[in-house]
Amino acid sequence: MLTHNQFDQQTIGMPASAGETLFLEGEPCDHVFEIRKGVARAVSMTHEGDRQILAFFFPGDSIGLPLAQYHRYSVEAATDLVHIRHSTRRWQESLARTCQDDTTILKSVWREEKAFIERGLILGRVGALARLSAFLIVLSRHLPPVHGLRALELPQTDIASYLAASPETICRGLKRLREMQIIAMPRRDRFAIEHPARLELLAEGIFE
Amino acid sequence: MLTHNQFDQQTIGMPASAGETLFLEGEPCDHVFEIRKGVARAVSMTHEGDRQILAFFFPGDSIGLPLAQYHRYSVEAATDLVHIRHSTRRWQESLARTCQDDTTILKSVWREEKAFIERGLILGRVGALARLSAFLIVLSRHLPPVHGLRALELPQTDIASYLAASPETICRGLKRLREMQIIAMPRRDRFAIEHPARLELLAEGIFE
DNA sequence: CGAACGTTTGATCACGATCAAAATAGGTGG
DNA sequence: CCACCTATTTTGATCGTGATCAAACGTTCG
Repeated sequence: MLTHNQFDQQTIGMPASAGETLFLEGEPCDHVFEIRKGVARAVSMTHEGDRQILAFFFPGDSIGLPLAQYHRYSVEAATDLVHIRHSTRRWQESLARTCQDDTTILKSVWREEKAFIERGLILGRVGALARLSAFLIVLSRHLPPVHGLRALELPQTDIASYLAASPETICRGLKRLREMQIIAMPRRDRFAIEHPARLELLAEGIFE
Repeated sequence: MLTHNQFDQQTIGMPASAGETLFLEGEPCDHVFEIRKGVARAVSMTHEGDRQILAFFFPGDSIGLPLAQYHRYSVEAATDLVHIRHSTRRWQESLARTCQDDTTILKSVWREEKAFIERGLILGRVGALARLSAFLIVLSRHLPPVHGLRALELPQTDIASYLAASPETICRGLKRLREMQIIAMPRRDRFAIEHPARLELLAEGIFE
């Protein structure tokens, strides 16, 4: 939400275009990446080459926290984005300086952790429509509306990978939600939640 | 793995019996819980009363880290267990003291985070048998073998909740793995991985 | 011993993966 | 600006898997 914390140097945000890799699983954690604009995705590959999207990160989130020596997942730009790199050393100094009274840094740790928990919670739901609904609710909390519409810049293939569903299922699910008048999608990459209450119900697996 | 770190006071571990609650979602984070023996589970309830197990925690893991002001999930004993409570204040002091040179504390943060990521990774797999296989592999890394056997003290209902599957499916999956000679279960609550390589393949969704 | 819970097995059926193909959008160069 | 190419989305059809219901079996309690 807020991008103003003690990391906030007058650094110019670095741009990255969709698909670009910010860092790779296994690389040393020498930078913390703070998202300023756009969406990033954490991905993990199994040995067999299967790709899974573990989490999405939004403006204000910090990724690649030096909790271990090496990054445990890769991060790529899911959309065009702007980010800032902080050196790990500075991050740890901040941590030492502030963690006694101020909990800002710990919050950024929490935000990262929450992103992963959130996926588990969503994947735990039964029914593809319930998962998709839950995802849209989470998305809407991260993406501020412009003119009542929210940007849905993520390709449906990414959503599918995140939700452990096939792209076809995502497409059909969105169609269904439109037909039910629960969401509106005037353009492919814009959506609005018309009926939040019913969306919540669907996310709980209740069709009425 | 190691239970010896700077938290290691000469405290006597506190016992808790299966099903007991260590702390509840929403309570203030005034203690960090370190598991010494047994297995704990993090659970989350939706408003509708649906229960999901978000993660299991094993000896050496610390839970309830004060990353936010209030606990974001509840923790219960999944089996009988022994744990130690550390006051949050002490934990934060340790953090401040050690995080510049030593990374022990950050590792405990990482372990908690990893537990949640792990569930996402497992749930992302296609096929109930793949998820179950992946889960058993993870379990085997946490539970040391005694006489070649590992304790499977978790009720299958818990495994089902963790894997977002029905108890029947878990039961059938275990049966199938036994029939394939991939695992052995001489008793209901003991198992051994007879054929690790094939289990890995199954976890990848490969049936040969 | 009986009650309560967890596990096992069977049968049915809806959901979602998969394959295949058309339609739409996006991007590039002529 | 249009033609072309590629990637993404959409739609249709089939089929296997796993949820669900129901009931028997085993275990662990009081």
